[in-house]
Amino acid sequence: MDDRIKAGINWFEKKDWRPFPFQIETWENFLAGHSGLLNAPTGSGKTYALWIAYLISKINKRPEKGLKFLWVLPLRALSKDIQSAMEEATIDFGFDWEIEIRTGDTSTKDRQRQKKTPPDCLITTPESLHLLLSQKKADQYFKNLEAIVVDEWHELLGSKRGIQVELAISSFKEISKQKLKIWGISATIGNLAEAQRVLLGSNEKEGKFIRAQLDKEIKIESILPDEVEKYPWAGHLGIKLIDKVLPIIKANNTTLVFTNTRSQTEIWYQQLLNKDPDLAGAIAMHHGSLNNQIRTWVEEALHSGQIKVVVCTSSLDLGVDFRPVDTIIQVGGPKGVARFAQRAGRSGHRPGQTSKIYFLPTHSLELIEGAALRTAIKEKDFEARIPIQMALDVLLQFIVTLAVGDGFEPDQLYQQIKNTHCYHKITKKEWTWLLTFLKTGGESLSAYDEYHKTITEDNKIKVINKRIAMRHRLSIGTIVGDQVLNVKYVKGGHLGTIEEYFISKLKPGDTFWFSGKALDYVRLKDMTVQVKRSKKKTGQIPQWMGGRMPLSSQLSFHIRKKLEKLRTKELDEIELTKIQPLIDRQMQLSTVPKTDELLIESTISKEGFHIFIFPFEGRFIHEVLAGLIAYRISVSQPITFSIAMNDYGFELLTDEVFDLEEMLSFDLFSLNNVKEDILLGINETEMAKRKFRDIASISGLIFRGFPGKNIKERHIQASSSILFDVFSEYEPENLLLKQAHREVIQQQLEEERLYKSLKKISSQKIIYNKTNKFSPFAFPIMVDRLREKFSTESIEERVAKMQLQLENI
DNA sequence: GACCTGCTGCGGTATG
Repeated sequence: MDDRIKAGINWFEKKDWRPFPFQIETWENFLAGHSGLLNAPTGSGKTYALWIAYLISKINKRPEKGLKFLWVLPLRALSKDIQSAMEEATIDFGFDWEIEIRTGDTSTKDRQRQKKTPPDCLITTPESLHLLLSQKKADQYFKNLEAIVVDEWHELLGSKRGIQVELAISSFKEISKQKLKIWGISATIGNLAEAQRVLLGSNEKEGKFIRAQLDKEIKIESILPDEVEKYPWAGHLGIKLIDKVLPIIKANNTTLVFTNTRSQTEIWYQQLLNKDPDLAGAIAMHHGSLNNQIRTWVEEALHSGQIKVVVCTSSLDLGVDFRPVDTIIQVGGPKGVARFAQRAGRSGHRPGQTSKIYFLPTHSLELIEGAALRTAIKEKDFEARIPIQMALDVLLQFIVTLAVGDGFEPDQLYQQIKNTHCYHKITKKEWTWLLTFLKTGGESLSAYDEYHKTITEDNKIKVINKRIAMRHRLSIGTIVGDQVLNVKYVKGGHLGTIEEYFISKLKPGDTFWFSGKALDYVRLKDMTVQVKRSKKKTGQIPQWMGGRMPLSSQLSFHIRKKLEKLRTKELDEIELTKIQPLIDRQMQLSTVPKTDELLIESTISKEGFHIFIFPFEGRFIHEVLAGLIAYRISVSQPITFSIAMNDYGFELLTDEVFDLEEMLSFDLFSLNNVKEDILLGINETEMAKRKFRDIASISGLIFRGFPGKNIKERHIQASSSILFDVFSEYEPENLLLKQAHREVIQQQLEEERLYKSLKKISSQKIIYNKTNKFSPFAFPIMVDRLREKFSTESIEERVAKMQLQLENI
C-alpha cells in the first residue's frame, strides 16, 4: 500500500475513527491525478475525504506559494465548519498552511490582505469566485491552483449559480499551469452521471465516480388522524394534528419541524407554544425572512442543546450540516422524494444510524403521499436536477467579469466556453452577437452610452470605463431577489423582512405576528415597517409570495401506484387502510382511475358547470393543460372558463352547461398543434416578461442600484418591461428576449414533462363521471379556486401599480 | 361540511 494512503488511514485511526472505503478510494484516485464526483451523505466525513486526499498528496513535497486549493460552497454559513475541519487535519499533518474564507462577510481589510498574499486554501461561494475573477491579474492569483472542490454540487446544479461554477472552472483550466483536479461532492440525485459531466466539462477525460456505500435506513411514520372521516379533505396547515406532535417532541431531545411555507412556520411555532407553554425558551423558528442574527443564534442554540425544537422551512435544509438532531417532522407533502430524504437524513446523522422522520398529512388525501414517499425512497427514485442550457444572461455577465479584469481574447474565450456543458451548443454567430451587444448595445440600444461597455485593445476585449466596471462588480451574481420591507422596532432592532403586499393590507395600529412576536404596526418609513411589541393575543400572520413547488413526477408516479392499490383494496400500509373510507366515498360518487385511465368528473352547482380532470401530474403541468383544454373547447364554442388546479388535477368552471361528452370526442388532448394551442391558451407573453426581468438584471441591462440604496422595484420592473417591449417590437431576434421565451417553455411549462404527460394522457382511456356532489378528489381543487377569488382585490392593486409605473416612466 | 399558503441562496461603491 502506498505510504501516503497509510498516512491517511493513520490519521483517522488516531481519532478512533476508521476511514470508510470510499475515503480510501477517493485518496487513490486523487493521488492518481483524477477528477471526479463523490456521492456521499452528510455526516460521512466527506470533507475529510477530499481534504486529506490533498494533504497526503503533499507529503514530502514543498508546496508552492500562493493559492493552491479552492473549496466552493453554496452557503456561506457552512464555511466556518469546513474551515475548522480542514484546519484540524492540516495541523495534524504538520502543514502550516493558511485556510481562509472569502465571502461577502469577509472584511475589506482581510480582502486586501488576501489579495496581496493569497492563502494556501480559500473557501468561497460561486459569487465571490467571480468577484475574484473580475480583479486585475486574476490569472496570477489562480495560476498555482491545483485542485478545486465543489461541495453540495447538487444544490448548485440546475441553477444559474451552477453555471457560474462551470464558467469559473473553465477559466481555471486555462489559467492554472498544472492539470487541475476538479472534484464535486453531491447528495443522491437522479442524474449523478450527468452531474459529474457538467462539473468536469467536455475537455476533461472521463472522471471517476465514487459512491459512499453508506445506505442508511430511513424510517417513515405517518402521523394519523383518529378518524379520517373527520379530517379535512383539503387544507395545508395540519394544525388539527398538533396534539399528536407534542408527545413526539417530548420523547426526543431535539426535533426539527419542517413546514412548506414561512407563514406556516410562524403558525406552528405559535400554536406549539400555546399548547405547551413549557416549551418557552426551548422552541425557536427559522425561515428565510427572519433576521440573520436570529437565525445564526437558532443554529448555534440547536447545536449546543440549548433548544429542543425548531420549526423551520427549507432554510434549515443545509444549515444543520454539522448539527445532529434526533427527530424530524415533515408537515405537509414535501412534493419531492429527494427533499424528503434529505430532511430525514438530518436525524440519525451518523453512518449506521437509522433516520427517523414523521410525516404529518395536512389533509386526508395527503396520507397517500406518505405511503408513496416510503416506496419512492425504498426504490431510490430520486428527482434529477436538470442543468440549464444556453443561459446567455449568465454568459454576458461572465464576459464582462473577464473584461473588467485584464480582458480576454475573443477566440480563446469562445473555445473555452464551448467546453462547458452549458454552452457547448453555442454557435459562432451567437457568440459574435453577444460581443457586439456588449460593444454597441445591439440594434436597439446603440444610442445609449451606458450600453457601450467594451472596447478592443491589443486584440483583447476590455472594459476601461471605471463606472461600468464598478457597477458590474456590484451586480455579480444570479440571484435576483424581490423587493422586501425591513421590520424594525421603533427604537431599533431588526426582526426580518416582509412583503409590501402584506403590509398594504394593514393600517397603523393593527397587530400582526412575526418572528414569534405580536407586533403593532406603527408606520412605514423609508422601506421600513416600524413596529412596537403588542399586548394583543391575536393578529394576522404575514404571507410571502414565494415560489410554488409542483409535485415531482417521481412522486406523482408513486401516488398513482398507491391509488391502484387502494382501488384493488391491497391495503398493506397503514396510510392506505386509514384513507380507505374516503376512497370508498370517491368510488361511490365517481371512481378511482386505473393507471391507464384519465378520470374526468363534472358537477353542476349554483356556481355553474364544473369540469374536473385528474392527471396527477403536479400543478404546473395542470396549469398548462387547463389553459390548453379551455382554449380547445373555446374554439368550437364561445365559452369562457375560470381555472383552478392543485397537484392532483384541475377544474374548468363555466356558467353554462354544455355537452362535454361531445367535446371529448374531439380529442381535446391530442398532440397535434399542441405547441401553438398552448401558446394561445396561456398568457405566455406575460410569463416571458417576468422571466425577462431576471435576465435583464443578470445580463447587466438593468442596474439594481447601490448597496443600501436599492432602486425601487417599480423602476426595475418598468425598465425591464420597456426593454422587453422594445425588443419584442423592433428586435425580435434579440437573444436575451429569445432566452426569456425559452425559459418559460422549459422551466415554467416544464416542456419535457408536459409532452410526456400529454403523450400518456392521449393514450389513456377517458372515464367520464357526472357526479351530483363534489367528490373527495374534486373538493380540494374547488377550495383553491375560492381562495383565488379572495385575491381579486390584489388584482386591482396590481392594476393600480401598473398605472403608477406608467406615470413614472 | 370540509379551506383561506406558497422555499432557498449571494453580493456590494464612493462620499460626506
